[in-house]
Amino acid sequence: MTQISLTFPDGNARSFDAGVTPADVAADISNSLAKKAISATVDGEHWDLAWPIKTDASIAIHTLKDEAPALELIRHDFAHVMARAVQEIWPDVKVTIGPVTEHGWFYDFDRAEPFTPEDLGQIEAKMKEIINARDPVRTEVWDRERARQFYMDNGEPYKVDLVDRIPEDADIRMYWHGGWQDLCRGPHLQHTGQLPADAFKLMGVSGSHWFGDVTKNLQRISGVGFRNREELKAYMTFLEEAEKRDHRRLGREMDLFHMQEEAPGQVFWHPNGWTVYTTLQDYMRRKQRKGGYQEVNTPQVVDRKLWEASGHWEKYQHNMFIVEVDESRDGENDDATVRNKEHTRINALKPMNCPCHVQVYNQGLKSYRDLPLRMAEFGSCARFEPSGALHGIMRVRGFTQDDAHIFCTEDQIQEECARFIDFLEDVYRELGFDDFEIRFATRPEKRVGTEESWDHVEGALENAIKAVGRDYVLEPGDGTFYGPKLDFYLTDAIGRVWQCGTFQVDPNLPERLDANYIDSDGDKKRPFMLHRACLGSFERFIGILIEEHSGKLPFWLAPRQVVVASITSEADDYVAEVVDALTAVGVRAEADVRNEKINYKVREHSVGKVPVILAIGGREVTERTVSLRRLGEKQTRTVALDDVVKELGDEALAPDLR
RNA sequence: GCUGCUGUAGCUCAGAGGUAGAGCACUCCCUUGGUAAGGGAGAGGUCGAGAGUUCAAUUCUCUCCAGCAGCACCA
Repeated sequence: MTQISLTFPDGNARSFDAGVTPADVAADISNSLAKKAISATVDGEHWDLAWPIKTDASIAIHTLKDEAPALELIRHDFAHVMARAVQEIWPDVKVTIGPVTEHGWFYDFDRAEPFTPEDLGQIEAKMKEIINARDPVRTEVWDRERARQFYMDNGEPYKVDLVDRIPEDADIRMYWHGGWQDLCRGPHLQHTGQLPADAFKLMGVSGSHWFGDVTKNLQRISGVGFRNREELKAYMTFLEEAEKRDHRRLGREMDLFHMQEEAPGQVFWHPNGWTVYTTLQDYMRRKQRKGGYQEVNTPQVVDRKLWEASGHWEKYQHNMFIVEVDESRDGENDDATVRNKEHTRINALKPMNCPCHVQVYNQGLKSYRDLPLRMAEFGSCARFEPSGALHGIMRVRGFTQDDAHIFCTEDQIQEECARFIDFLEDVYRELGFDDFEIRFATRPEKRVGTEESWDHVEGALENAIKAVGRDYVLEPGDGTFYGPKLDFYLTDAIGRVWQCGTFQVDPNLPERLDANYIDSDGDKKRPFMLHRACLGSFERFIGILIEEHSGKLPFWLAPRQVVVASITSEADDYVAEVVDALTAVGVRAEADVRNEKINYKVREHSVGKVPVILAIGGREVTERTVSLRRLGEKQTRTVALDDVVKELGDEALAPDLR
């Protein structure tokens, strides 16, 4: 028998017969390890305890203590056990796929009747039965045709499709526990009893589609699963906390904005929310000015001709708000819904700013000396987003981008890209986001332009990201048909990621809209256009900002910064004086001289997320001080009026002005 | 847009085939109280919209609208 050498994490190596399994190795080390073992990592690959090892390798045996592999395995097998439970209860249900997710798993089923909440309870109970049965898991590698035939015979069309989707060189691994079978590459636990029956919960049913095919509706049951009950409990607590941070809830509680049926996907900003919005906008305007951008403003209602010329009409007309105007209308008696076709002009609310910016660029001749030309707009756009896509103020139909387009030469792209990443990093940091993800989307299959040009432009972006020393995720084939892009992602309260910033290279639109410049050699040339947004849209970014801070916005952004609260009515005059002094240095301060106890006022303004409460009673009046209390802190501080005005005045400055 | 669920007072929710309730918030009165809810009284609803079944619909059925979760989409 051939011997192989296995190296353990501590560096020691031992020799075993070739074909030894990690289960054998664990048993060889100790009885208790053999019992506790759940999987192994062999040469960096997550390995089933039952799979043979045939060559020299490094090995680490995992138990439940090893969080990452343990959770991976548990969730994976929960998915299988759930699918089995479903098929045992409803044998006519077709199974599809059931991957592991961030906190659990889901499994998609094809079943004519909808699953109900009561069904979920029944499934959970059945899952516990299966776990208690401690059915051993068995896997076999099968020949592709045999597996295909097997699923044909068993009436599992989705599995047949899956077999066909498995790459040529990959093994087809069949998996059983009890009498139940699935197709799965593994690895797996050794028996169903290794699953913690008290550490999972089915979270709900939703719809899904088979590999993006909208004609095939499936039902997705998702669950969360952990190593033990405590971890599950901690997760449920996290969910409750996250719900309190939801921007839709805080938007109401803090009186920031509302939305209503008559304007789905559009925001009614209240005074508090609009203060946040305009404060952020003022900040961005200063940053952009310093960054070498010129600000412009362009029309909302634009004739379809421009969208046809830009190419957007063809591709996106169904997602545009169309405004038809009968220009022959002349009298007050005309019914606005009746149109004289001949004289009707079809416009679209602008869904994006770029074509308009090219119109501004195209006014007058441009020289190579004008490039790079950075044109910014807080551009209000409208897109008829599918109803199911709307989500609070994060995904809306009316929004304002902090948009800009940089007209430049191909050679300037890298420098402009690096500049932009610096700009964005600086802004995100000042707004409290050190943590964001960059995704680099490269040339798709269907594209325009030469390979040399793609090589050059992709290279420019890649060099620019590398220059700032940040990690990025490569998304091959996800670029637009005309150029590669970088997208910048932030995370909301429950971990959903949202695209905020973006940077796209576009040689196409200048071509379509005939933008050009006179080069140093006197020839007319075509500029590149770089589309970029830093926050993305004010709506989405403010949504993220609210969730990130749980509503406790940094002082300079907080809509209500200071409440000056009287303790007795004798303090009222002095309260007014304090409010005036703070207002004079740019602090948003308000008086609360209502006939209420200080406890009541402190509670109310704390709930309202006001960062600073200044309480004023008889003592403060005589001493000309204030009693300062910060949100989230229990202790108070007595500060002289002049000092508090200075302190809060400084704090009210935006980070770029300090 | 698709699948499923939801829609009752400003908010969170209860309710039943015979035209509505609680807590908080709101208004007024009493209370001038020292850092997260003092006490009392009052006002407030076309039960998302429309149609149907019924003697009778907020309740049952259908259609539409909006919201929620996921999918699909996201220039």
